[in-house]
Amino acid sequence: MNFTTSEENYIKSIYHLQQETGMVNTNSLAAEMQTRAASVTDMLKKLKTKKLLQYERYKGFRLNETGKKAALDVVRKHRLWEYFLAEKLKFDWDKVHSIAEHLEHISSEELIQRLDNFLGNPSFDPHGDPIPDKHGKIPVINQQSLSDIPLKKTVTVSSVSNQTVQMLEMLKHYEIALGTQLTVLKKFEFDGSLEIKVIKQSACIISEQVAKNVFVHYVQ
Amino acid sequence: MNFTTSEENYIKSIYHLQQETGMVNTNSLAAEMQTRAASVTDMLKKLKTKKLLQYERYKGFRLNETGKKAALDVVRKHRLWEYFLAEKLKFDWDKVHSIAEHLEHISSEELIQRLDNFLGNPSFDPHGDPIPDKHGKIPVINQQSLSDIPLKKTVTVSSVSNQTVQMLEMLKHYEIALGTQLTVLKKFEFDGSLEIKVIKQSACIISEQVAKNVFVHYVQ
DNA sequence: TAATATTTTTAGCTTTGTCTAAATTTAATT
DNA sequence: AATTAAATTTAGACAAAGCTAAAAATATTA
Repeated sequence: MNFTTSEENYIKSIYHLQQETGMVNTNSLAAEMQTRAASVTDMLKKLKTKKLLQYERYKGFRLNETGKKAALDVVRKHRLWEYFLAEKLKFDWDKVHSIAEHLEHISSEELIQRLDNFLGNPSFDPHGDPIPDKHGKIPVINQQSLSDIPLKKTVTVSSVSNQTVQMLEMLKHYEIALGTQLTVLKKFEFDGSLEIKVIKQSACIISEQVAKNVFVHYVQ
Repeated sequence: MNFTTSEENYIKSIYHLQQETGMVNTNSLAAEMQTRAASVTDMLKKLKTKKLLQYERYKGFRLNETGKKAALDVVRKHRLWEYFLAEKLKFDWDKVHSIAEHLEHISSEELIQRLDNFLGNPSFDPHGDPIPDKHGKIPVINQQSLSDIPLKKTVTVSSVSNQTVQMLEMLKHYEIALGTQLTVLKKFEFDGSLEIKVIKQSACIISEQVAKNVFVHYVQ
């Protein structure tokens, strides 16, 4: 089936919200999409008619299987374009998201398949998020929040869960990127901040808030 | 200034029509855009308000300098994306146009500049049409219709003026592409068709209609 | 449980871009 | 020049996607 840009944006946002909460409610979707609750209700009716979600008045909603597949298609397109922008066009990782927001709505199966191949069928986007394949299958990776890693273990940064421009700028400042190797030297009880040592750099301190949003895996 | 997708499509179509005729009229634009004359009139008012064209009721219209620059920006984006699709994603040249129709409306100066650089600042798209630079400057090439070339001269195909899928499929059948070298062996008075010899192929005959739309330059 | 607060929906309006049908203007023809 | 034909514009309607304000349903609290 084919969707409008607006429908796709709603589907995608619902998908992301229900990943965390299971059921989604009108106000949180309105907040996520920077629109009004009334607009959300209108769109929910449309998406229900198209049989993309379970929804009853006043009761909350969630995507059904068809809806989830539609969402994963958009996510796939978004992340492939992000990869293209960062890897081929050399955009900084904090700039790719907003452009990919537009590119993701171009609908051509063949385009996306060719793009995927051209990029070498990548599994993760520039923020470390997994890129679903054309069937909606999502690659998995063993990763933990940096805030849960014991001292002295060497880990590799694999993704970042807060992708605001502010966060990404901050990581750029610390010279932390995907693939960066580091170890945790010390955890300060006072505010939960961590002293870390990034390979080939001098030790530095990051806040608990940053650490919680940086995901890593052990170097094998 | 920023334009909607619809505005950009109108601007682009007006630009192409006025290249040939100077002044454009409502019905021909409606035909070009596959819409109704009334819709064209509505949009003309909008574009006039935005000071993109000269227009007086019942008198025809043409883009002014601002409008032309806006058109060239869209043309530039379209042709760069076409180049990307053909050159990097290996699309057949008869398939790139319809996808580029969507990509051309994504507005990011930086995206297009980086794409341009990534592609090696190409001067011509996969159909041989010139790609304007960011200032709207269009590269020129000395070319003539194949139907005007004298016998026995070796020429190189540089562009195709009819870019319908039908035409492009036909050229694919003849194995004629941009850069193909060929010579005209004979011109048949009866229907104006040409016997040509494509390098490394046996001679064949093409209709006058095809020949008129194939543009070539002499091999230096 | 009754009163209050919050959330969600409905009703009705707005803008963009399209359409049809009718009116108007310009062009062509007798 | 008068009539007919063609081109163009206007008027009014519609769908999509948004909004505000008010109503309705659900949750919370005294």
